[in-house]
Amino acid sequence: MKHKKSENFSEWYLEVVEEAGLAGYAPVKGTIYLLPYGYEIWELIRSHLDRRFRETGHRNAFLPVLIPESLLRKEAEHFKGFTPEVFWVTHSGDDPLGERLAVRPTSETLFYATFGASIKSWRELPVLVNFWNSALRAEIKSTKPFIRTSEFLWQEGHTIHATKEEAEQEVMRMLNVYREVVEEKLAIPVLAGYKSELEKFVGAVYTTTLEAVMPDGKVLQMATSHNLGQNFTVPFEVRYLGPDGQMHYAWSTSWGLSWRVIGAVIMVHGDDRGLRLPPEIAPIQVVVIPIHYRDEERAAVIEKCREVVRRLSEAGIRVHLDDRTEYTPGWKFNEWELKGVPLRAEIGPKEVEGGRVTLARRDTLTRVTVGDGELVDAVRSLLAEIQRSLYEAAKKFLLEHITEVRSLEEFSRALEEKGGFIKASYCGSRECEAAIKELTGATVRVIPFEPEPILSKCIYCGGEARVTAYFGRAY
RNA sequence: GGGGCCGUAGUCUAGCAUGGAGUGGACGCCCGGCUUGGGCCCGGGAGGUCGUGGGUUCAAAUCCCACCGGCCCCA
Repeated sequence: MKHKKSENFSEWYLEVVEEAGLAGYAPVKGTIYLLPYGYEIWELIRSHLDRRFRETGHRNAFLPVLIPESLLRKEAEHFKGFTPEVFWVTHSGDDPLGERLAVRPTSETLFYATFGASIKSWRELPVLVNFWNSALRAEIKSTKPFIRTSEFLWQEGHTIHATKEEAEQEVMRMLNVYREVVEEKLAIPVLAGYKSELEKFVGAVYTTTLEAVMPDGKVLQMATSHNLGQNFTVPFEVRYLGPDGQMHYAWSTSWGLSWRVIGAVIMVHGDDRGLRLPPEIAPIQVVVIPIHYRDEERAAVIEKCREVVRRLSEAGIRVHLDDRTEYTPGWKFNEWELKGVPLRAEIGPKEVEGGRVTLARRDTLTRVTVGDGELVDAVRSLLAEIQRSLYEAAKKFLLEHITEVRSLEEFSRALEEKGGFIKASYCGSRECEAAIKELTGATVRVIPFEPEPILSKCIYCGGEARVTAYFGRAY
């Protein structure tokens, strides 16, 4: 690693992405390709989410990537919001198309035109579906791998319900699923709440969000869950015949989480040696490094390494033996630390003779020695401890980066000096929110679900404050 | 939205001001040897549309224009 996290955060981030073997730039502006190691992290995140999606009654399905313009136009606000960043397909071969086709920026419209269109009866509700796919939104300026790319991997959940109440419960249920995965698996603590009118999803009645603070003081949206009310079901005529014999418009939600969270993991947990992966999403949880000076030691060392791999593997731990002979152990230590592997097992003549294994923690860079008999238990508890300590450190950082202010001056100073979340009260108007953004670059990130006490008059207009919100400069 | 910087071997970089033969360094890669408990060492070797296109010129990596791509700062 050439760059230090504390000195040049942006360069450091790009270096980790590249050197840890996660991703690289693809030829088209703002697009990246994922290497297997990076993709495996995504697959682990995906499996954690999939399990919870299934537990909450959702099933995975597929939608195509092309959306006719007329369909995208059906919900006016939605179209207006997305059209500046839509990629359009205008030709098939050399022939111009009669109607241009949008490369999906999100799939709401297609979903209602397909899954929604067939609904006849209240007995078919709710429809609970999730799509793992990629979406495209043209990013003209300031792209960053994972954090902001023109094409990104994500999942988008779409649901249709008979009643408003059911839809509202769904929105919260899925936000909680995200919260569980982000905090417990990615080890990133978040603030949860509503988006402001200005920041909500275009076409939503309201948006709920999870927001995290990054080490450079910027804040990052981790996942969102939207209550779409009847904003889509009315223009798309998603109606059902109820038990009362009447036709009713249905209610709907959508929710999504993208590979941007991988960017957050890199930023939040990484250090000057590279990546530090929470064990729950580490493709390799334990890497085994054989060490031997003389040829006659080699066989016994390798044999013990294989035995360790076998035992850990049988215990369900993701383990890898690095038996490459072209690199020295020291070289390998650096390599796997860069790649963020949580635990390293060092096995040499000393370990063979003493009937033990040396384990090195990636998070604290400390070593412990455990007897062969306690290996599996020790690895299990160390992995759990690493998972916990990464979360605790991030939690501490989050709490230290929430600043309560009572005036615009304090607001600007806190933002400048510390960054993170600035907790402030304002009148709740779009005008003041936009003015604060214009003046400071900070936007409303979260309005807590449980309203918090009003701290002052509106920090911008001085009028009666109605909302206490968490502001921040966002990625 | 506004401004700035950059693109030379797989990677980083010197060369560009003041045009003159792809001229140099580091890492990586390949071969041989020596090594292995924190990025070992020695010897040899391969690797180039100088981002793309156009212009100026006897001559362009170098000057000019456009485009593509990357980075940073401000709002």
